[in-house]
Amino acid sequence: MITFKNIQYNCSMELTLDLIGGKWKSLILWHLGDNALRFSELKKSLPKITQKMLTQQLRELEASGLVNRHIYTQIPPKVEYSLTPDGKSLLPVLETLCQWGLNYANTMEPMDEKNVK
Amino acid sequence: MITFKNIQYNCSMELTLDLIGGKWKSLILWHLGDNALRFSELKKSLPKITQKMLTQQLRELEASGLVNRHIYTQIPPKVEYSLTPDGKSLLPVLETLCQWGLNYANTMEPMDEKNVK
DNA sequence: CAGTATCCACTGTGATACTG
DNA sequence: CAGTATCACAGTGGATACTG
Repeated sequence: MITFKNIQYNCSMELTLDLIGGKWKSLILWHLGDNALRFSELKKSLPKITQKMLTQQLRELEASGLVNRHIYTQIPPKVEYSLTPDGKSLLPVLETLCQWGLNYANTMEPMDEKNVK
Repeated sequence: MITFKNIQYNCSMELTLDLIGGKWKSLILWHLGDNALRFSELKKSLPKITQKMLTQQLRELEASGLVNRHIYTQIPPKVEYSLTPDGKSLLPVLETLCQWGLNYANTMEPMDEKNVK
């Protein structure tokens, strides 16, 4: 049993899922990777997310200390998002996860050479 | 771009999330670990899941080939769930993920010795 | 450009009751 | 014991309009 921010978790997996679970968070972290991206660039790399969801998820990741938000005070506005050290520490795991999925898909439904990018 | 089961994914992370994303799947896989568990045992280890959700998620994991369902034909019924080799191949990644969450929580909110289990 | 606000529709999740 | 069926609700998603 673990307590974090006054929430009780039965195992650390639950805690982890609260941080990076859900439909978008890990995807956002993954796409940020080592670069800083503007809101619009991030939006473009996640074609199916809505503006509302992207904003909301970024705020939550920021609150968890996994993402930095850097505002350039200019007109038109420019905001860049990047991973904090804590966020970056997650990249290797996400990489492995990604690789696992790719492997899995290939085992189940081997792709022709020509379809592989 | 990846195509799997006629669904198009922009990156393999999306594919992975379709397989093990959502509120319960990775938690179920994690709790199964190396053992075979009966439905009721699994339910007990995931106190907050409803029977409906557990059944539903297990069916989906089974369809993905990550979980085996073994039925003992007897009365009262006994059904055991276990990880397939593909499912087991995910365990090391889940372990790392778990560890990451634990580490994160400890950095943010160091626990007293006495509270650590 | 990078948001916020509002309204509405849809789906996932949950509570409860029932069954072979 | 291991489910299925039904109903209700919250979170998510989409469209649109507006703003510093």
